[in-house]
Amino acid sequence: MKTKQASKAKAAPSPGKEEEAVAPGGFRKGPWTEQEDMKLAWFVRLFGERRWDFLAKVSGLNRTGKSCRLRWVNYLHPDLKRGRMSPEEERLVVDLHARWGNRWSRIAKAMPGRTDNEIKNYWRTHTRKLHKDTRASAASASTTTSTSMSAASPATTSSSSSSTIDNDNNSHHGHRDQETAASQEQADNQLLYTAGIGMDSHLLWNDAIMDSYAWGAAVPSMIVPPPSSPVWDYCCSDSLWGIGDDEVEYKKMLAVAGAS
DNA sequence: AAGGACTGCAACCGCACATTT
DNA sequence: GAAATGTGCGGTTGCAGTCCT
Repeated sequence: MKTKQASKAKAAPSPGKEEEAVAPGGFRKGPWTEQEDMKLAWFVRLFGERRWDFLAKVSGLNRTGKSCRLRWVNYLHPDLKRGRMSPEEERLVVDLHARWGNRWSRIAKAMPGRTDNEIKNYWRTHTRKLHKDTRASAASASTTTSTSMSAASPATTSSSSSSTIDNDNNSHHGHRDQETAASQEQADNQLLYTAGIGMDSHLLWNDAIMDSYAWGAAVPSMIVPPPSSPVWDYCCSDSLWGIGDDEVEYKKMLAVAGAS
């Protein structure tokens, strides 16, 4: 159908219309700018994907750690695939959802390059479409009978969609039950490795980065993996890793961070 | 051409669990 | 062991782009 790649500009609003939504704590809210993305990417490379509050503070981004983490995980992470899901992926989502319910993070782990948010969004539209279709067909099938039938709630008229949607409730917070952890994890990992990708493969190069240079040292661009997000395209093409004046500023921040 | 409806996605929120102090 | 802090998750919302009338 229609591709929304162009709409990604939402993440980086044009300078003129960039609004300053500020949360009670003084933190910025709303869409991220390209500048913020670059800053965040830089500091994540520096400090790794942890201590998000600290990272948010040190980076000078007027964002919560939570917000930074979300932005990184859902948009900036270099391992992310972008674009529409392939039919295979769509099938996999359906399969895994049938198996695990709304455990989006778990499903995401089985689908390298896709985030829980992405899958969740996909599923939502998927079920919404399904809902609509079944409602439409139910309505057309019952036009000769009563209109009250077609007015019934979709959850009660659609067996397939209701089952999936009911799953939403059944699985509420199910990830916290630690379930049959060991065997399940094993099965999950099997899935991952048959896909040829380890669960935390992205950590490997991240650790490599952290090992390969000390705090405040220049970032060796040769160890930066091929990025997939727009900001990485930008970073590698020119400015971020040869950041010039900004680099001085960042080093200053690092010095402050190191001192504190 | 205009504007309302629809769609897809980024981002926020609240909660619970994990880890650190 | 308790409190504080950090992290991760699922649910939800709001907005921009596209489609349709």
